[in-house]
Amino acid sequence: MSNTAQVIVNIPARTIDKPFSYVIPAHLAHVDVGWRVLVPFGNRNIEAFVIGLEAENPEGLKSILDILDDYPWFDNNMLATAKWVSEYYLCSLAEAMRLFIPGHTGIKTEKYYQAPDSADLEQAAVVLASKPEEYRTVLSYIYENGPVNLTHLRKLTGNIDVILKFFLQRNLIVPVNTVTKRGRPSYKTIVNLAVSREVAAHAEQTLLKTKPAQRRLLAELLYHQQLDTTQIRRLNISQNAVKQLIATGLITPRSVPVIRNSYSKTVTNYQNIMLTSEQQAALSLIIPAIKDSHQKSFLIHGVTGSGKTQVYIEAVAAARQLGRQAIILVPEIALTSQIVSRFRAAFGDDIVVMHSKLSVGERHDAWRRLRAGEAGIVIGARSALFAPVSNLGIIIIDEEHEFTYKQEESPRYHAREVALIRAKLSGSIVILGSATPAIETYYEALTGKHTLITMQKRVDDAPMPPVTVVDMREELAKGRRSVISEALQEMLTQVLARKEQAVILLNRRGYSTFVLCRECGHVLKCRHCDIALVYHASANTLRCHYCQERHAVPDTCPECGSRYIRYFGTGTEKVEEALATLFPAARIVRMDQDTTGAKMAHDKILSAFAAGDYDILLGTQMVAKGHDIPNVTAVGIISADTALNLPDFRAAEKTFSLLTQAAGRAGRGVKAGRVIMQTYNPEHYAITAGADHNYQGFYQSEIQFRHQLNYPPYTKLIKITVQSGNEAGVHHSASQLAAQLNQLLTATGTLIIGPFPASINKIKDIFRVNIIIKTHDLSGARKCISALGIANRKDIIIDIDPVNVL
DNA sequence: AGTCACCATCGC
DNA sequence: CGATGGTGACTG
Repeated sequence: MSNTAQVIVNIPARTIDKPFSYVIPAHLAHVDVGWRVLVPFGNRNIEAFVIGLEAENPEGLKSILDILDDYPWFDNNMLATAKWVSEYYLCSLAEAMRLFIPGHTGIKTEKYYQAPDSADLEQAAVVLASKPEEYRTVLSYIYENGPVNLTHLRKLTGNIDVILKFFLQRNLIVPVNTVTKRGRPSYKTIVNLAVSREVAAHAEQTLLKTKPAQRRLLAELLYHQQLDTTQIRRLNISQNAVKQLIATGLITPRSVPVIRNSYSKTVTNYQNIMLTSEQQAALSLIIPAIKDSHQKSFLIHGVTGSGKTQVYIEAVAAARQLGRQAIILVPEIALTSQIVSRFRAAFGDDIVVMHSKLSVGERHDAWRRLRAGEAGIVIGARSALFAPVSNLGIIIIDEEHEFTYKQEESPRYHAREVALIRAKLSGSIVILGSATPAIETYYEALTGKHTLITMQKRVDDAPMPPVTVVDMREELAKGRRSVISEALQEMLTQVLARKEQAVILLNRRGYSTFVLCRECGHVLKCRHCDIALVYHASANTLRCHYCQERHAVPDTCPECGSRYIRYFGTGTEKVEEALATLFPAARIVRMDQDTTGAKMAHDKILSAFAAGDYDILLGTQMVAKGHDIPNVTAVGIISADTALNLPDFRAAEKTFSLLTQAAGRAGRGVKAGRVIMQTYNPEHYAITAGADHNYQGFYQSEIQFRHQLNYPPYTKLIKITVQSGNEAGVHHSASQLAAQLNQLLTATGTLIIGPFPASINKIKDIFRVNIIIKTHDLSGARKCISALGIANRKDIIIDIDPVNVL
């Protein structure tokens, strides 16, 4: 009989990355691997996850205090997935297991203060005599109001921490720790008959003649079986009548959990849509694989408008018919409401939607619906990958090339990689979909890791919009200095005349991107970050886009005092102004981080634009994603090379994918579309291939470049960042670390690059220095890092498979 | 993470 | 001298 449990305490500190043993008390004998429990740890109570059982019972162990659910939270494949994440990404098992808990922790602990059992009032009076008045206030407040929490006490005085410590030391107050479970279901009371229908019917006829309200309730219950409190109130039956009828023993109350559902029901209208031959071909490969129950992955490379979503829906339907569950990942739920509504139209209440705006309680409800089998499909951002689905059949990752699938805090996992592992452990299939697959993914498809499915035709057979590349150097040579080229102006004039709509993309917000003194060449920089300040005309301030600090606009140069300060570079605000000057009658709406701060602002702008309230939608990359508006016939890209010159080996890939996405917004309806790309690098392959809608061409150039410089997919990368407020210290410990790595990592083909300062050397007063390890032997490099013990150093970040190396 | 013990330092 | 503050070890 096993009476000891090994648990992982839910504390994300690397220094406690090991199991702890606890006695399983007799009344919790059913506790097993995967259960969430409450354990005493140090002198507090902590949530923990059971990962093993043992029969032995060494002396001196503490006992598990309680269980947190009445079912195991983790099943075997969730546990194995967490284990894989912790080993691959070099994080603790607790950090990986937390991914499966909405809000990272399942309990909330709060400290209360109260009078001790035997409060020594005399001593209190003596002690208080020499102390300021606020001490007296705090103590009498605690004594009079019983257990009070810190937030309450803070309102009394500013100096609360010192005062509490003073009283605690003299034993005039004692702390009480409370544990509340987060995401508890809310309950409602329902009543049903407690006796047979015959007895109830008889009672209704005879007994209750003089009690009309109780009689009506009984009659309703004979008809409806059960009623909840709101339904009863609606029938104009009082609480008191219900209570009295319960007292007779004819009916009984029962408490049942309420599922909070922030989505109203949508009608299921799953239509049989005629599939294109490409869609049918894709499904003829995918559906048999779902039935096979072996891990298999597909890459659907489909141009925008080729109908990938319909393939996803059919594949999910096939999985559901087999009783298996589905996880659908989208890059960002706010930008992908269209795919969500398509799925909801097809599957109705079988869907649970996860997004960042859900409260922790709502997330738990969503999880409960999945566990209870009330829903079989979860759709959401990367965290939805950790949904508690026990019979997984399919994982879909839409727009798989998006960098939002990489978590930029520990554990720094990539949803694509974790999905492949979870699928392998559960015998599911994975579908990766994109118009511009990540270079690594496409390479893996060509080399057989994924089955490649290509969809080249748009559903309505519409052609891809023709793209004109405008060389801005020639514009300047012609003497035209505007940010809007002649060709773009002409296209917009035509679009406006035809009452059609245009989308303008510029991936930079603000008015001017830097401010320079023409006398001494000084560029205004943020005090806390090594970055130029951006001028925002709307608020007439200079802003740092990294620490959000606002600075007043100076009249004179802070360096030399000259009044010759000028604004350079172009952001969305300046383009908005230029457009308004060129087209005074046009209705223009700007969409960027500054105009979408409010909740749902993003959706509002897009739907107003879709409804025809505006002629031109202008904004940052968010205008390039996830919408499909038939009247948009023109797309203008102000500066196609914004990202191209960044010192990142993925700069070309980022550029190509953004251009392709933006271009894909034009001509989605019956009207033909046009695209104009303005650039200073018209001959760069990312631009030429983007203009030709030529993924293959781009891939060939890019893979060659990766091969020559030995970048992924030909090697694996690890990025090690050393950070600290002390500039000299960072450089010192980084070079020390690099020297150690050079000594240990001697495998051929392993290269240590750096240390070199991060491209933004300082952010929020923290200096960062990077070391990149390029290797064919990832697990060897990982072992070496573990051996050095740097994985749990606070000033070091280790990023396996980083998505940016800046 | 959060707690506590330990030691160095500070102010009267 | 005790009060304060920073560091490091430890949690079963």
